[in-house]
Amino acid sequence: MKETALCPRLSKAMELVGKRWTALIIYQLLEGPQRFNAIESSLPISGRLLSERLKELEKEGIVERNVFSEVPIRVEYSLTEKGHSLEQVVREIEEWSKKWL
Amino acid sequence: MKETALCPRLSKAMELVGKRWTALIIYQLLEGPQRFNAIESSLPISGRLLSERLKELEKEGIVERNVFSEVPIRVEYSLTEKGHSLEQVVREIEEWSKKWL
DNA sequence: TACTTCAATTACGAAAAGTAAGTAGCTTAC
DNA sequence: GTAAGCTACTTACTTTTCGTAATTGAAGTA
Repeated sequence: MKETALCPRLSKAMELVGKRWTALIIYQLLEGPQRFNAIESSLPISGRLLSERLKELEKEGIVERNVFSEVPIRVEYSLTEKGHSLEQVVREIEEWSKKWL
Repeated sequence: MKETALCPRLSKAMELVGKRWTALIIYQLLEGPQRFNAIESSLPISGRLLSERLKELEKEGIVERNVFSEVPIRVEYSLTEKGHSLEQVVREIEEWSKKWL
């Protein structure tokens, strides 16, 4: 990949928000903590990729993973403060889609 | 791909804005009409993909293509009204990146 | 004719995404 | 006690997209 004069923070933000499924996963989690299967059902994403994305988002400090040792096991994902801070971004996209699509 | 209960407009918007390079191309064009080489130089994107993305954005009515038959040829790309309406989205991402990255 | 510039386009290997089947841990059913 | 079910992944494999580099085409210039 070539060099760029682009602001690296913006660039990084675009990589995150722009990565496939990321924004939609955050959009789902804005409704509150949700478990793996719930997210998987709410989006046309495969378990394989959802697992991958959640790990990335956890690593970025955007999503938190909580395991409840019930039967059967329950794993809930929720937004951290950093994750919630993306609400405005997602809402703007939502607004735009209502006006223009 | 599976079925989804997701709003199709939001879904479409995410596909657009979320597609790699799309938001960054729009970000560049917010500064005014620019020619192919200028966009290519401002981003770490290859000509192959830039060409592909610009065609998609033109098809979506977000970007306009203007050819000037000068020597050498000049092709300028600019945002349509629909394209400009994405400014808020891009600015929100920019703001977020400043605060959190 | 050979050479230059710009805006693409093509060819091809590499990376990411999509699909589907399998795994692991624990419980209830038979 | 083993078979079946539930949940949350994981693995194996195919298809699509991306990245790099070389090439094309049009139009003028040396």
